[in-house]
Amino acid sequence: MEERACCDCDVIHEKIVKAVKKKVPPMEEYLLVSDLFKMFGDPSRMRLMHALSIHEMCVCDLAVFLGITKSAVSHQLKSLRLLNLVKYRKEGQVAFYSLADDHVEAIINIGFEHIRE
Amino acid sequence: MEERACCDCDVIHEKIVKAVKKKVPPMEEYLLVSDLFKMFGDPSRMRLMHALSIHEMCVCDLAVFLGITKSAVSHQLKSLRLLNLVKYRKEGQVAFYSLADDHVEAIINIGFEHIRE
DNA sequence: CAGTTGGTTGAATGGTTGTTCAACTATTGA
DNA sequence: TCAATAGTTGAACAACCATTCAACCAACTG
Repeated sequence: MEERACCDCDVIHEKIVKAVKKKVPPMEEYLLVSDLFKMFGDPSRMRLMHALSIHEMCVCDLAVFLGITKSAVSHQLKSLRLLNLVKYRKEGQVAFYSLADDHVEAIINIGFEHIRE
Repeated sequence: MEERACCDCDVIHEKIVKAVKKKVPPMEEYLLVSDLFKMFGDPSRMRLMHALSIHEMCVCDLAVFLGITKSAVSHQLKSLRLLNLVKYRKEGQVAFYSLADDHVEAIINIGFEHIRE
């Protein structure tokens, strides 16, 4: 009973646990990666990003396309912008959003591949 | 003002919206894909799956490794099982979990690649 | 300048979700 | 057969989150 940590059971296979612990990156990286995938874990955002992979679009167009308010779209775009998943160019008062890089489309594609077996 | 749908604005670029709508898969697929990515959108589940990509582990080991209760691990494993992301073999009363297929590791890797630029 | 429109922001809210606790099942060993 | 242990399950709860509403900013138009 060398280790108890903060859970209700002992380690059964201590060697495996220690080996895995040694091979694994620090917690912060998991936080970053899970924050990244969180963006893909919402149907609206998925549709939004997939739409942008087809053509750049403005907030109003996205709102109509998604069937939600401009405000909701803007909130989502802000989250996506903070994680560098989308970028935009401004033309007058219209903001044309598009995907930030090819990584985003790659993640979308691997997701669709998986569910289509 | 041909289209109003359920939002607070008109379509500015009707052609683009229509073209995108035509190219896009049905809603159900987005629900499936976002449910898939939702599994990768939590730090504990990410660590869990990453650990399983290194070595098969039982529920107790995972609980100690993650620093949460067996119960929490079991709940997470159930979700992952329902989406065919993990599988397990039983040896006596011990259940050894592992990743269901290479797709899971591929998704994890593309995530880490992205955050490491 | 005044009015209109595209977009953003913050507060509020209803729904989702990760975790724990307690109770339960099933398998092993004495 | 009884006790111990690995794992599962459901209820409960706190934290989180996607959306809306209302108010605001910014840029074009008349």
